[in-house]
Amino acid sequence: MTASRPTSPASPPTASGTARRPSVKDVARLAGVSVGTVSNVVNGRTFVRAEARERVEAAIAELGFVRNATAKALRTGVSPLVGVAVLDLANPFFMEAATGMERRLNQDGCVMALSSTHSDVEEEARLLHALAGQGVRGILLTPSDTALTVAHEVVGRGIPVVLFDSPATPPDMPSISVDDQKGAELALTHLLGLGHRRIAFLNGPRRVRQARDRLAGVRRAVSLAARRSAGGAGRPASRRPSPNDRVDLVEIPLESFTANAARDRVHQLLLDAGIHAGPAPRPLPASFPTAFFCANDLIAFGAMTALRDAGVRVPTDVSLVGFDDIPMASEMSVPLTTIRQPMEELGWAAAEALFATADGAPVGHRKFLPSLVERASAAPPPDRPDQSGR
Amino acid sequence: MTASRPTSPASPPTASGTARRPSVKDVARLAGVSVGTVSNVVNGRTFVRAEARERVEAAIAELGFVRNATAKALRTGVSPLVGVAVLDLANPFFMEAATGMERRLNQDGCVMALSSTHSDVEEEARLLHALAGQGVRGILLTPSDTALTVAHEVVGRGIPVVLFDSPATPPDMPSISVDDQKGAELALTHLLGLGHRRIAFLNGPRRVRQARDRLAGVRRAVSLAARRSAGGAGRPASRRPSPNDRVDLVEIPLESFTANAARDRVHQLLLDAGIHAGPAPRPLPASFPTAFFCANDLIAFGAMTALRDAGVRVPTDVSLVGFDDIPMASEMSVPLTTIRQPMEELGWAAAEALFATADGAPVGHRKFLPSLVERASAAPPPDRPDQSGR
DNA sequence: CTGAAAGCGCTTACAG
DNA sequence: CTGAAAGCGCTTACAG
Repeated sequence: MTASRPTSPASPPTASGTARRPSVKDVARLAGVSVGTVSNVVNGRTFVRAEARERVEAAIAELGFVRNATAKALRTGVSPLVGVAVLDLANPFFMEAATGMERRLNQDGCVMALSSTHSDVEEEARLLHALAGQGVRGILLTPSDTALTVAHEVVGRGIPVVLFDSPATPPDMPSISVDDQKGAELALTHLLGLGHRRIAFLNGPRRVRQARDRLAGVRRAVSLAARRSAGGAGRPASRRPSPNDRVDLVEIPLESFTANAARDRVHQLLLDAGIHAGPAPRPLPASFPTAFFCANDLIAFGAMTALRDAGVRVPTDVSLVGFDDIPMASEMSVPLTTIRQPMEELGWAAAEALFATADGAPVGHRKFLPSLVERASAAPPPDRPDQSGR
Repeated sequence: MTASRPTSPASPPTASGTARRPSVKDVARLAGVSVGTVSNVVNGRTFVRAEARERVEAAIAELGFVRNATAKALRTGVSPLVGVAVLDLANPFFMEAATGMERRLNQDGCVMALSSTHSDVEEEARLLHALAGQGVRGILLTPSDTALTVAHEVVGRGIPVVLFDSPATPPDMPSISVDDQKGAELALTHLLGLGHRRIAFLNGPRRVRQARDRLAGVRRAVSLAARRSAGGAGRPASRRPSPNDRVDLVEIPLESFTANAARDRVHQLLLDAGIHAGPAPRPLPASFPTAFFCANDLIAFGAMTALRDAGVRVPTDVSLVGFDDIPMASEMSVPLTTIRQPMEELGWAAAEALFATADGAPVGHRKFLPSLVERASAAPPPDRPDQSGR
């Protein structure tokens, strides 16, 4: 009365003609052991007798058995799936980061389910719910929503969420970010060190946090430089203020972090300075900035284009510094000096934080330091005022 | 003797302090119905009595019940997870395509698990095995391996695979590709129509299929044009061969489809033609190509950079046509005329093919037609030979 | 060291 | 129209 190979009335539909995938039961039968032993072998339990293990391994090989991850997930309550929700799949920054996340996730046998929120709060909510319904082991999220409402809800359901590219420090979610202020400070200090004193900051829109933080960094570098020169090695009181010490900084916020916005704006700037398009080099007025710090590489790209359209040489006439170090930065017509965000490392760290939190580590908030990468687009300023008299 | 709320000896570990996620059982109890009825409501079965349905819905709302997708997958044998394996996450082409895939997948309630093979056959194999072990509903694969060995194995296991950006036509896998030959033909026909007769084809390495196909298309357009002019409206036999009809085509294969490779090569070409770097426009020798067709947009970008570095104007002195229409194409210093691959549509179609195949539709191989998008980088050729005598 | 059994959370014929 | 029960493929105390 043993129901060997029972035809279950509730057996799930199988693709017609496709052989059913072998299960532990099949392996157990072939190896002449119980399913528990098969499971123990599959999970590398050391106490299995060598002889039994061998028979099981042979059976596994013969049947081509592969453990059903879904069943394992249901039984153990942990899924290998990790959801990753970024703002935009087409953005190099996120894709570099995703590469890092994937590497770390794979190391722990997890699989990355990458999707995009398109910077939309509604879409973010839908995606978060869908992922939670999937029973993912965790979610790596670049939030569009500063309120983090749905994210908190998900965490409340027991699914860890780590905030990526966000400086938020909620008590229940680790976060990974880079110090935008320090990055901007680095860029400006570099330009100042090169001798630039008339600098324009081509920023993104103020409503985005990165733009605000980078502006703060720019200002900080300028005031730091002023203080340093005021309190220099000589006798501070007697030191006559040199024209070289006064920094002329202007912020120019664009409507978006794009090449087009930057190109149009710089084109206009050039027109205002009396420089019209044309490839022949012509002298820039002394009042024109000798350097542009750009809030990201795309902006730098647009600026470079506009400058070159007008016959302005980079870096001979004007220096340029970007932010991000996307792959294109080194491929621009003049390789871009920029502030590097360690994108892959950031991604790796986010995945790391997920595992750590799941293991009960306290919720941490890591802030990475960006670094300067010097290429060809920034050089000492031209000696414009003296250029005719020399 | 009813074992109400049994403390299973084998209950899975739950995160400490976290409330267990409500299950159908909890909902059933609260609503005073059986779990089967809960399931029927959740699945929108129409035969459920209105009164029962309402009670169930109320209970679902009260408990915040979300169906466990893992259990559903185990029971029904179908997972909502669809694996997507592309060559490179940082490549705009794949990311645009992924956007299309995601949209179509989401429409059927599937979630995309995107990863990269880094164009490596070994990695592809590992990834395919991992995805299969996950019990994915299907896989969208851009193959690095022309043998398709692991892919066939996966299909043999009952997991449908669709080939993306591959013209292969195996009997067991649908494929989606774009007609590279036609695309190249389109580009060349455009250039020819504009009046260009001295054209350089900046190709990628011949070992990649796309490069070979695009070369074939370029050649086809040229021979078609020759035939057409030979057999024109007039008396073919009496027609004197006009210098305008002879097409001077040269293929220049690069080592990679990158901007850097293109820039270096074009820089060298310019040097060979006696043109040295410098922003001042100078006459190009008559032998210099009046147009470059580039095997992808990145190559066009590099070529544009090198040309502009030498003071060569685009399109006044030299025309440029690209291939792909990546987002950057329209942001270049002179917006690029290019051959558009319908990237999102391709991705959508791949997902579509997966569902169709799973529904038993015959394995199809769709080939998309690329299209010309005219922007600013291509114009009629300059009248170089006459330019001094005019 | 190993087998038998329970149970993860669902869905689905089947009986009523 | 609904309930009771089986079973998807695993893992894991428990008994031996």
